[in-house]
Amino acid sequence: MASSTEENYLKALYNLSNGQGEVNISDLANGLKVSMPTANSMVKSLQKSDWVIYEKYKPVILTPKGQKEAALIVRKHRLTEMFLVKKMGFGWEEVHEVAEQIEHIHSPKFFDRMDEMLGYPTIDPHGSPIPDNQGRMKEFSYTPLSACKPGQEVQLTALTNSSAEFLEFLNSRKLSLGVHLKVISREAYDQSIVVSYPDHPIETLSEKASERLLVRILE
Amino acid sequence: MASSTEENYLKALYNLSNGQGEVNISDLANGLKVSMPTANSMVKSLQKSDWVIYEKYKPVILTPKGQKEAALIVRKHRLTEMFLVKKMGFGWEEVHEVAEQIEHIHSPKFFDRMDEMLGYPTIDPHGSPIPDNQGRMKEFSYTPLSACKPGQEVQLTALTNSSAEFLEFLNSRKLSLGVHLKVISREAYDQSIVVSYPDHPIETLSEKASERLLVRILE
DNA sequence: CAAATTTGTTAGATTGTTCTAACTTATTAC
DNA sequence: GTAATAAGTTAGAACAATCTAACAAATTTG
Repeated sequence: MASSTEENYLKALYNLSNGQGEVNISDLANGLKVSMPTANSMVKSLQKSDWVIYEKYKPVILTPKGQKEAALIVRKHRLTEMFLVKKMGFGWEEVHEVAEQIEHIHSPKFFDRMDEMLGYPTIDPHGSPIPDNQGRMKEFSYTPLSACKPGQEVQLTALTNSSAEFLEFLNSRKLSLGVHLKVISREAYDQSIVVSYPDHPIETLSEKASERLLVRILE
Repeated sequence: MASSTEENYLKALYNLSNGQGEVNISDLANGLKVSMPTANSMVKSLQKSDWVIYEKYKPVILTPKGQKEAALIVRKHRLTEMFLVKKMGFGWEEVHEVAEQIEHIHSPKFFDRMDEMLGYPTIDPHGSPIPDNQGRMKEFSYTPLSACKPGQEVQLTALTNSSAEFLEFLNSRKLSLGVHLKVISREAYDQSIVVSYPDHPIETLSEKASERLLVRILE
């Protein structure tokens, strides 16, 4: 069984995996806020337990076993976030830290009951998909708001970044998942986007913000 | 801030404290399933952080700071047990292990919300008192069923032992907190006690079991 | 392509938590 | 009240997870 530390490494590798599923030691070290030698030695030990494939000077790759393990930790994290928001009255900007701790709890029943009480959700409070209990996850292909054209009507569906600061920014603009937005215009000089939505006839969103808002385009 | 390991030592010291509030190293080691040298060295380090008073060859004593810290961990444990039983459909025999893990979560809001959702309970699913958020705990003085006399009517109120095996034994006899029992007789030769309660006109309980059942005597 | 930069590795130390073996102090029993 | 037993301590080692300093490989850049 993986220690909490090992679980954190697996999760980081899972989240940092690109198309090839490869992760650099420096990105891993960075993501976990540890030194490169620390990441390096941990990767060697993960390899011994068959969680990753690793060769000197090559990027790290999760094995199928490692991928599944990581997905199940992500599952526990996202179920927990949903539970905290839907059942315990937390704001979506408050759940990350607690979920980082609760994801390491070993109790299938605890998470199965959350799942059941939530009606088997497929996304977390930030729109990220929740892997199923086999570690499989549906990939969604959403469009960043930054890529939308004036005149388009879209629905806010997910976020690419869920930092507390960004979530509080969205709160202050009354932007939550599900909101219908109409793209009014886009400023050519700074790529900011002007949108309109219920109770907010005109709202300007910076390029930085609009890149992080994922939308589904309506007819 | 205490590590999870330190929190476990504080909790063990709290639970093992007798009237004098003193705990032997060997009892501590035993309770935590570690060797005596391990317990010894940990106690020395707890002393450095002012959680305990300790002198060579003397029993360990929690400082007021240590007592409060320990009580707050016990609070988190017992609130969690109550939450799992009342809100998440766990049986009272299933909650201990999970609560042992969740008690180390650092999130005042998480436990405050449990408390609120439960209506500020004062006892856990096994009848043990829940310390308040200042670490204060009401002491109840219940009578063990083993000390009751034939003819007495009592109400099952708490347990001195909450092992899964004992709880499953109680489940099999349909004995739960709140049940009204009438003491029918007591066998002189083995101190077993015969009781009667709804749907169980005659049930014999061994001395071992009846010592662990705490009751409130009804008029 | 050679120099500069970035990335990755090794060596060695540190901290926390644990152990066993050997020894000492305290307690119990005759 | 000494001898046997129990309880407690010290010393020394091990493992996990971390660090810094120094060095090596790979990549980027002029």
